[in-house]
Amino acid sequence: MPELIDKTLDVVDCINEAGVCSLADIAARCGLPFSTAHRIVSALVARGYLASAKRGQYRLGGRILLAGSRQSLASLIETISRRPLRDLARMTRAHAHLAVLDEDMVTYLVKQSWGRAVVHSQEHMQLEAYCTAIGKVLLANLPPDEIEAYLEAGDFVRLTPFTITDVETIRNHLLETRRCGWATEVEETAPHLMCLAVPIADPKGQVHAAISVSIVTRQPSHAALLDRLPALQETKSGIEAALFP
Amino acid sequence: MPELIDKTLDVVDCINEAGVCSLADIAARCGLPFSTAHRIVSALVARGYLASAKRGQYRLGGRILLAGSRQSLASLIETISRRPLRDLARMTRAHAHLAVLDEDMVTYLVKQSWGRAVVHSQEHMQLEAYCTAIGKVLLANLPPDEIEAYLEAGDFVRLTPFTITDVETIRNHLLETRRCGWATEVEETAPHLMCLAVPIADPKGQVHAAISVSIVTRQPSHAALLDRLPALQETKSGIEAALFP
DNA sequence: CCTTTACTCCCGCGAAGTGGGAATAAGGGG
DNA sequence: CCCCTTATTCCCACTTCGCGGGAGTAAAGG
Repeated sequence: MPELIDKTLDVVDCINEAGVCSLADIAARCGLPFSTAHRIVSALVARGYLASAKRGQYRLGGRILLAGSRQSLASLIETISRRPLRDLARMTRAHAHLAVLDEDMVTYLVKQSWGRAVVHSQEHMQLEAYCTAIGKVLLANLPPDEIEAYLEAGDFVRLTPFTITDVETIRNHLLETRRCGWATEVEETAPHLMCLAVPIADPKGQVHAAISVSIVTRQPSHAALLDRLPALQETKSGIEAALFP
Repeated sequence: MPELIDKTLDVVDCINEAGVCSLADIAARCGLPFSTAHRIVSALVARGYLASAKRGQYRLGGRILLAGSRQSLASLIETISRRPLRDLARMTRAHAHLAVLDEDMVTYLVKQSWGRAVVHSQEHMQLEAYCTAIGKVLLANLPPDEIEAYLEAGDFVRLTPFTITDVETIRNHLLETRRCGWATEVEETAPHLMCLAVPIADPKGQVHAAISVSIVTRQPSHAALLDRLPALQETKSGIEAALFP
C-alpha cells in the first residue's frame, strides 16, 4: 500500500481522535518529520479535509464533517452485513438478523433466512425492544439515562406466557447483557422461537447495531442457543473489522 | 502539494458524491489509470475510509461516516468564522455576528463588537428568529414544510413598533430573502438597531449558518445597511472557501 | 455450468516525495 | 507597545516509491 496514503490517513485519524492539534502535535503523534507533516497537512487543508482555525489549531474540515452526515452509518452496516449474515445463517442453521434501534423500536435491516421454518420478522419491520434478544442488546448499550427513560415510558405487553414484563427484571437483564456482551430470548415474543444477539460496535465501544440468530424448535433450550455464540461472535468480529479495520 | 494525496482525495470526493461506484467508475471519473485507482482504493479500504459491500460497489467507509458525526459542523464554522468576523466588524464599523438555528431559535455563536455602541446580543444567547435579520436568513433556507410549520406554530410578539407580526408578511419576507440571498431588519427587535444578514452555505447550497452586521444609529436607513452588503458577501465567501475549498 | 465483469498482481523506469535546517511571520505576554 | 516564543514556510539534492500497461484470476449472475 502506498506509504504516503497511510501517512495521510494517519494524520486524519490523529486529528479525528485528538480533536484539535498543532502541527507539532501531529508530527509527534504520527512519528513524521516536521516538513512531511506540514506538506500533508497543507494538502488536506487545501482540499477542505482539515481546517485551521488559528495558529497551531488544526481540526477536521468541512468536507469530512459533511461527508459523514450525508449517508448514515446504518445503511453502510446494512450492506456490509448482508453477506456475513447469510454465511452465518447457513453455518448455524438458523435465521440471522441485523437491526438497529429507532425511536425505541427494533428496526430490522437485514434478514437472512434458513430452512423452511417461518419466522414472522421482515426487513424494515419494527418490533418492541424489551422482548427480543436484539432489542435487549441495543437497549443495554444505550446511555444509562436513556435506558431509564425507556423503562419508565415503556408499556410492556405480555406477548407469550414467557414475556418478561416486570420493569425490575428487564433492568437486570439489560445490566447483565451489557456486562457479558450478549442477550437471549426464549419464547418471549412467539412460541417455539428463541434468539441470541450480540452488538456491533465501533473501536470506541459505541454500539451502532446488533445481529442475532433465531431458531424455531419444539424444545427450546438455552444450550442450543449458546452453541451458536462462537459463530455469532465471529460474524460480529468480521463485520466490525470490515467497518473499522 | 503531493499529487498522490490529491488523487486520493479525488477518489474520496468522487465516492462521496456518487454514493456507490465500481473501481472502473472511480478510475473513469477521476481520470486515473486502472491500477493506480485500484492501489488507492485498496489503501483506503484497508484503513476503513472506504468499504466494499459487494463486487463493483465501493462506498464511504465507517471511519469517515463516524468522523463526521463526532464533531458538529457548527463548532467548526464557529472557530473558522471568528477571525473573518472580527475583520468584518472593523471594516464595516459595525457589530458582526454568526448564528445558527436551534429549535426554531437563533443561537448566536460568535459576536465581534465594534466601537462603543452597546448591543444586547451575546454569544450563546438565543433570540426569536422572525424579527432578526439572521433569523430570517436561516428560516428562509429551511425546507418549505418546516417554514410552514414555523409560521403556524409561531407566536409573533411585537417587540418594537416596527416588529413584523403578520404571518403573511413574514412569509413574503422569507420568500424574498431566499430569492435574493440576504435579509435586513430595521428596528424590529430594538430601537436604533438595524441588521443585515447573509447565509453560510456548502457547495450544494445547503445553509448551515448565517452572518450579519448590526448598526446602532439615530437615523436608521436601508442605504447605510446595503453599503455593507459587499463586505458582508466577501466575508461570507471567505468563510465558505475556508470550509469547502 | 459457463460467461462476463471486476479485481489482483507484476516489474523496470523515472518522476515525485523526503527531510534537515534556516528564514520568516504571527501571536501572546509583560 | 514591543519583544520573544513558537508555528509555519521554503529550499534542494537524494533516492525511494509510486506509475501504469497488461495478463492472469476469482467471483457473481444467468
